[in-house]
Amino acid sequence: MPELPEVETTVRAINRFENSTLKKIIIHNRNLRWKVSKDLEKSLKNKIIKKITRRAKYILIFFDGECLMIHLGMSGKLRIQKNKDNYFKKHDHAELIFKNERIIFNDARRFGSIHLTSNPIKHKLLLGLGIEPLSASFDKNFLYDICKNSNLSIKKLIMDQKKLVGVGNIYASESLFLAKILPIKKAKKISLDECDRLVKSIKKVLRYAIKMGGTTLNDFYSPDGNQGYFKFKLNVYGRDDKKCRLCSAKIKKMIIGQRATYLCDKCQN
DNA sequence: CTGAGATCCTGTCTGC
DNA sequence: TGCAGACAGGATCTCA
Repeated sequence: MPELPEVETTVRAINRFENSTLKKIIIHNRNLRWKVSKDLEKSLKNKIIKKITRRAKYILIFFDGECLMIHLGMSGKLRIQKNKDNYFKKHDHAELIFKNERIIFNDARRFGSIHLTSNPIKHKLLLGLGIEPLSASFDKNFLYDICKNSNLSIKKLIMDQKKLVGVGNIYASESLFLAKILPIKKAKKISLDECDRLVKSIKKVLRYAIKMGGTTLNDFYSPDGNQGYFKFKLNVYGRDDKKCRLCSAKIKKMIIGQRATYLCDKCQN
């Protein structure tokens, strides 16, 4: 679920809370991917949200001198709920409570995480992150540079968050299909021209997915309750044995690095 | 240094 | 219908 478009969709749905005062934060379960820090509740009580933004797949909620970092992991999501609607869902682990509404963090698999930091730029989880795919500096020359000495398959390379952030399993398959490149191709064999196509495809797929509100496969919902409609635009992901939308050949499924990978071996080479 | 594989956890789907 | 097993969007850690 949460790759860059889903995180971006989440951020856009909650950024109306900028300038709102967080009355309090309640943690119901501290056992997420990492233990949630004990002084989080105290530090953020009655503080005003200055800015809500995103770095890679991290949601950053800035207060004066503090920043709340949220990673959605595999199954995490936020939802906005009116305070008067006082219901609880299974796997609701944290609540950010405002005057009339609350933002709730729900994560069945608990691969997500919540951190408090004074400076996210220097946080160890953000320090080693790679380039933002939608930034202007992510271009064919940049991609070619990180490809030319790498023994990884091109699919593993574009999913490596230390090199390039935000691209997960779904958008990796989709971008490679659009760029007509086989996912198993060695990164070092990728030409400059292929890098050009791949950069353009990654940007196109991510932008389009953001426009559609992300991809809802099992249970991703935007905090405002909307589904992500990019699932109807998928060309290869989850479409094994179905017809390629371009050439009608059968879409294939293979495993690369223990992750399901989908491709059309007629269109991609 | 690089890269492969195991691992954290729960829910859902498939096949017997 | 029950149940075992496979599998799922991520990213870190260990080890070769």
